[in-house]
Formats: sequence, structure tokens, C-alpha cells
Amino acid sequence: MARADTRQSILEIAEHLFAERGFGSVPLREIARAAGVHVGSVTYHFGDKLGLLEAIYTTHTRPMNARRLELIGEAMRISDDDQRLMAVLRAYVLPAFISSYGEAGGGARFTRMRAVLSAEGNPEAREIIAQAFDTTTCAFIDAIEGCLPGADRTAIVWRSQFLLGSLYYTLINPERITRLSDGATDGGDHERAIEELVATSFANFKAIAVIDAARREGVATPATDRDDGRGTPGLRPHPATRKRP
Amino acid sequence: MARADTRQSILEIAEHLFAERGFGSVPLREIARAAGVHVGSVTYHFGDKLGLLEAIYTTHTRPMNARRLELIGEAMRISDDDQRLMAVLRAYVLPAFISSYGEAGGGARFTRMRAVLSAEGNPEAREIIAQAFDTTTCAFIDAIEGCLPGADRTAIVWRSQFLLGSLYYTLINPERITRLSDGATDGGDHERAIEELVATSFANFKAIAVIDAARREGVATPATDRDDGRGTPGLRPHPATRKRP
DNA sequence: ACGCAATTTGAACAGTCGTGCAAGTTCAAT
DNA sequence: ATTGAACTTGCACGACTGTTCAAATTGCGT
Repeated sequence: MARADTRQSILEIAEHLFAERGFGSVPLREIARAAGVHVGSVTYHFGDKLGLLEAIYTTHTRPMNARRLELIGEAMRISDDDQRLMAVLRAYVLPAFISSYGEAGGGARFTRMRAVLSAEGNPEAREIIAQAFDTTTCAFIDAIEGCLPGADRTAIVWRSQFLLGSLYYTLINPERITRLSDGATDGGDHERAIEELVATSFANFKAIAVIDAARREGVATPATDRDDGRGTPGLRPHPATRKRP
Repeated sequence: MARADTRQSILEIAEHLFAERGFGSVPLREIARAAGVHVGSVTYHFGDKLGLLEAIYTTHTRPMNARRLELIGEAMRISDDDQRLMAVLRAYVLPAFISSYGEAGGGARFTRMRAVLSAEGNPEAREIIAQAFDTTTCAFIDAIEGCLPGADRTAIVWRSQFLLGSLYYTLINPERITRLSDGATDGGDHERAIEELVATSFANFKAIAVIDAARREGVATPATDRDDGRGTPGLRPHPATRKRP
């Protein structure tokens, strides 16, 4: 096979597959086969399966974080609170979709990979994924807090979680949007996704002040009721009768 | 081992493990061991590994959907648009956390399992997970649309996606909330999560009208700029020098 | 107490997994 | 043309995967 680009093609293929099916569910042999490369070459270049993941991670995380810091730097120069908040949110969302590294769509794929792996719960993979991530997130929470004088910080944290969750799930399951809108919108449309995410989270964070004020005035929140009466057990098929072709 | 409750304990343990590590990454033997049961008993009762997943699913989905329809029915009797929207959102979020079936926390665990499996991308598992889910979701989108006269339906779909994503990610990665708030908030606090999710998504959906109006007035949205100049490749460690203990 | 069906057990199967390693190949510098 | 390092290949190891199946065991209705 071609010499110099085996490493690169392994990286790209692996990222593709990891982003679609997770870390544990993708065999090294499948990565090798898809890349047109021998299994041994993978372990030769990356040592481990985790080493391969680490390599994917480090190629993306540096330019992505650089982009984030650059954009947030620009945003912080805006004096108007609302406009700065908007710019800060864009600085958070945009690099997740559009990377400065590699081909178009690479940023979104890498972010999707992180989303999938964070759900998988593999502790070793999770450690790699979490690296140097919270620091930038903290910077963003601080920046958001600066745009919302008087807002409760924990409320901001909750909403930042919701923003990330929205972003992740949109990348993981874009078909759902297409399906639920009867094809009126394409869930895979990154430009639209960015726009919606920024607009949504802007409304989110701006609403904190209102909610806080309402809570201070003592607006009752209905207690979450609980019903522990065992539900109907439902019909159960006969054991071992169920067979698959 | 105990007779009648093997099936039940297998179900519970399996749900636990699937919710934490996904479907493909949890071996049947581990489920059996954790349940104090022989591997053969699992296949005896559920035929397949997929059959086991299917059984977990059917035990929860019926009471959960029943609860949802019940709550949405109550909500629809509210005449005030805002209050009805609030109730509809609560009807969507609450059953995801608090199930009427099984022990406390079962609903949240099952929802987390769905979140994790939807990220895993296993097509067979995904099919089981998606069953009879969109129908209730459609009902909710319709209900929300009824509370927001004149709002764009695709915008509602996008925001319903964000709501589900927020919900899922909060269940998948609650530690992040605890960590980012320096322990000021517990991400695993379901009551708080419900409250935040409902308040957030309420603000979300209410903001659609405002955004639509702004868009109609032709407020410019900054174009998403793209930078395709290859980033710095970064330092690469020597191949095959990296070893793990 | 007995029989019979439901259930559990032990063992094996055919694959696949990540990983290690010696032998082979390629390529650039000399 | 030869050397040496970078890289690829083939192959095998041990562990683990889901699934199957006959034999052993259990427990309930009679």
C-alpha cells in the first residue's frame, strides 16, 4: 500500500468509525480493512487502540481550542452585554462544527466522536476525551457570566450542560430532526444547527434573570409527584420461543 | 439460585449495566455474574441478547408512555397558553426521570439507557429503542405548537431536539454539572434537573416568536466563516515507542 | 410420593477480539 | 550497489464473545 499516508488514512477512517459506532464496538481489524491496511500497521503506528484514539484526539483538539480562544478573544472586545453573549456562544458552538483542521465536516465528525464516546462510558477513553476540555469550558462559563450581571452561576452551569447536550445530540441523531419535520429541515445542516443552537442558548441564558427574579418572588413550582404503585407487568412472551433468523 | 426472581434480577442488572456502558460493551457473562445467575439462564429466558434488551424496553415503555399521555391530557385542559406550555413540557420531561414502574430512579436509569444506546449506533438496538417513540413525540410537538400560535414548526422541531439532547446528556454525564459548579449543584439531582429542563425549554419555545419576528425584519446573521488552511500538524511522538503498563 | 414441566447447570462450539513478533519488503542515503 | 532504518506482512497466541444443547436439578400439581 501507499507509504506515507497510511498513518493519515488510518486516523481518518478510525475517526469516521469511532464517530459512528463508538470505541469499543469498532474492531481494529475493521479499521485496517477500511483503510486498506494491515492490522499490524495500526499497532505499529499507534502502539495501542487507545493510542490511536489519543492520536485522533490530539490532532483535533489543538486547532479547535485555538480557534475557540481566538473567537472568544474577539467576542470579549464587544461592550454591549447581549451582543457579546451572542458572540461568546457562537465562539463556543462554531468550532465544534467547523474545524480549522482537515477536510470540511471534520470538526463536526470529531465532535460527534466525542459525544458518542462520552456516552459509551469507557473509563480509559473518557479520560482521553475529557483532557483539557473543562478548562476551555470554564473560560466560557466565566465569559457568559460576565454577560449576565447578577445571574446565578449554578443556573449558568446547568444551561451550559444543556447547550452541550443539544449540540451533541444534534450531531449524534440528526435524522430525527429530518424525520420529525417531515423533511422540511435537514438535521445534518450544520449552518442551520449552529444558528439554532446559538439562538436557543441565547434565549436560555437571557431567561435566567427572569427566572431568578420569579423565584425570588416566591412563585410556586409544582412538586414532582411520584407514583410507586407497581405498574401492570404486561404480557410476557413464552421464554425461549422467540427466535431470530 | 432463587427461582422466580432470576428473570427479574437479570432484567434489573442488565438495565443497570446497559445504561452505564452501552449494549455492545457489556458481555452476557458479566450480566449473569452480577445477577448471580448462569449464562445459559439469560439465553433461556430471553433467547437473545437483543431479546433481553427488548424485554427491558417493553417493561418500561408501556407505563412511561401511559404516564406521558395521562399528563399531557391533564395539560391540554389548561386554557392559558403559557401555563399549558409549561404543563406540556413537564409532561414530557417528568416521566423520563420518574417512572411509575419499579423502584425509585428506574425511570431515569431507563432513559439513560436509551440515551446511551442511541449514541452507540447499533442498528438493531436502535430499532428497538426507536419503537413507538416518535408517535408520542409527535403528539408533544403538536401540543407545543398549539401553545405557540404562529410559530414556525421546524423551529419547534429543532428545539424539541435540543430538549431531548439536554435531557439525555444530563443523565449521561451528571458529574460534569457537579464538577463545573464546584459542587454547588448536584448533577444527579433529578428534581432540580426536571425544574431546570422545564424552565429552560419554556424560555426556548417562547423565544421562537421573537426570533421569527426578528428574522422577518431582516436582522443579519453573521455568516459562518470557514478556514480551510491546514492547521499546524503538531508534534508527533515516535511510532511504537508509546507503551502501556 | 410421584411425575412432569420449568428451570438451572456445565461444557463446548465457532468466531472474533487486541496484541506481539519474526520475517519480509520498501526506500532513501551513502 | 549496499546498508540501515522505516514500514509492512503473515501468523499465532490467549482471552473473550454470543449461542447451543444435553444432562442435572428443582418445585409444583396431583
